[in-house]
Amino acid sequence: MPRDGTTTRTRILDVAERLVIDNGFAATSVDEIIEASGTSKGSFFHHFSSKRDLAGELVQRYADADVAVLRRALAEVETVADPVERVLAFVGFFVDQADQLMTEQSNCLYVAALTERQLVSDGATGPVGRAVEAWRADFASLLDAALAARGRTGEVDSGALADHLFVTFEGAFLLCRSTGDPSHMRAQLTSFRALLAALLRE
Amino acid sequence: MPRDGTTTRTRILDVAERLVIDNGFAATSVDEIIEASGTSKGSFFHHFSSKRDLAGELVQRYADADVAVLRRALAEVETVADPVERVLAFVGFFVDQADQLMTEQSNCLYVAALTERQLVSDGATGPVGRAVEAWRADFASLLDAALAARGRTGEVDSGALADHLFVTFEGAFLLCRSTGDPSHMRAQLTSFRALLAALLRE
DNA sequence: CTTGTATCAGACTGAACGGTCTGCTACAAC
DNA sequence: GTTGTAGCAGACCGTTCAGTCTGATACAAG
Repeated sequence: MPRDGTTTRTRILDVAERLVIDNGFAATSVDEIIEASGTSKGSFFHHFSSKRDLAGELVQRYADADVAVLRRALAEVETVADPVERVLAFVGFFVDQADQLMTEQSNCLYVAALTERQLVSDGATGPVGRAVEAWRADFASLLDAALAARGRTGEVDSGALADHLFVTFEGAFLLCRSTGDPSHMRAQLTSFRALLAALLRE
Repeated sequence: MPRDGTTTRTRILDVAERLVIDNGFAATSVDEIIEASGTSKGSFFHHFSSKRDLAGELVQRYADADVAVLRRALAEVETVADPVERVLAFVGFFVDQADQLMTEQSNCLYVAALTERQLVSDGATGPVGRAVEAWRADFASLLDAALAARGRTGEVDSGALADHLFVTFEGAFLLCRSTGDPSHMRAQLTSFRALLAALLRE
């Protein structure tokens, strides 16, 4: 049975995730992943049928972790009574974690997955799309509750506004890369919260 | 002298831009570019010393065009008297062009340039960074004027708020890709304008 | 102890890639 | 007309890559 099976497998996934996030998918060779994870060709292709297969699992795992963060944030703000403040606390949750996030990863795997579409397994944008929809659905209902509490239901497109959190994350990743300054992540999330505060409190 | 020189060169650049935007830089082979532009290896390497060289010129040209759009937008809203309305008209300029933009390109070249860093010529993120700074500088001064007109100078980080337009563009490109729906570009720019309106008019 | 199987190692292969080289073609200068 | 050169064509080359294959190793079951 497993000598070191699951460990090797996850080590490959971890190393590959880091490399793909840093350099892109096509620019990351299997040999590179093997060397960085201290394993071999035989081991790699024992665990993954192809490079595309690895990419698919990578995206799936990343999207799952992403949705898990969403759930954690929702649980965190559940206790905030006022719906408007709950929305702001929800975004604030990510503001607080922004700096740590940027020390852990220099970019989002989604960016590579969406840019190098044909390189990841065919339906690999599927998990991304589903994650986006999960964020939209949950955040939009927070926003709807806040708008309803102020008697302003229907005044704004809560779906688009909810998507704007994803947009802020992805855009901020690219902004950080273009300037080399990871502090932009926190700054952009803070701006978004300030904008939301103005909209919901006006 | 030139038989068809400048035409062939720009045709290669045009075709390469489209392919790189669609599929990424590493996934676009020189052979592919040659075939799609109806030219040959000899011609390609006569005009560009390497694939990286092409990438560098591609990014430079794209960034120049990007800054040109900024200048056009600024000129367009110059006549708007009220500083707050001028800011909203500035963003509105892009809202109006969003749908057309998405028919012309399915993504932003910046995304590929920033993701596949090592593949484009060494300083290729330079032009991107300079373009970002140009947008920030010009848009931030519009924002500062609007804040000053309402006697609220210093209340918000106008630099970060200005960067948020870039963030919205790039994030919306990825959102469109993840859902396959190009209408998100317009929706996100519209949301950003609505948020700015709430902030500046409150 | 033997057998079966999951795991891993690494030499090898065929294809694709970026880039080179030789030479052709059209035009300009004289 | 001759010569020089920018522009272009495409065969060719060395390397790198994803993926295969043969076999070793360790452990579980009987």
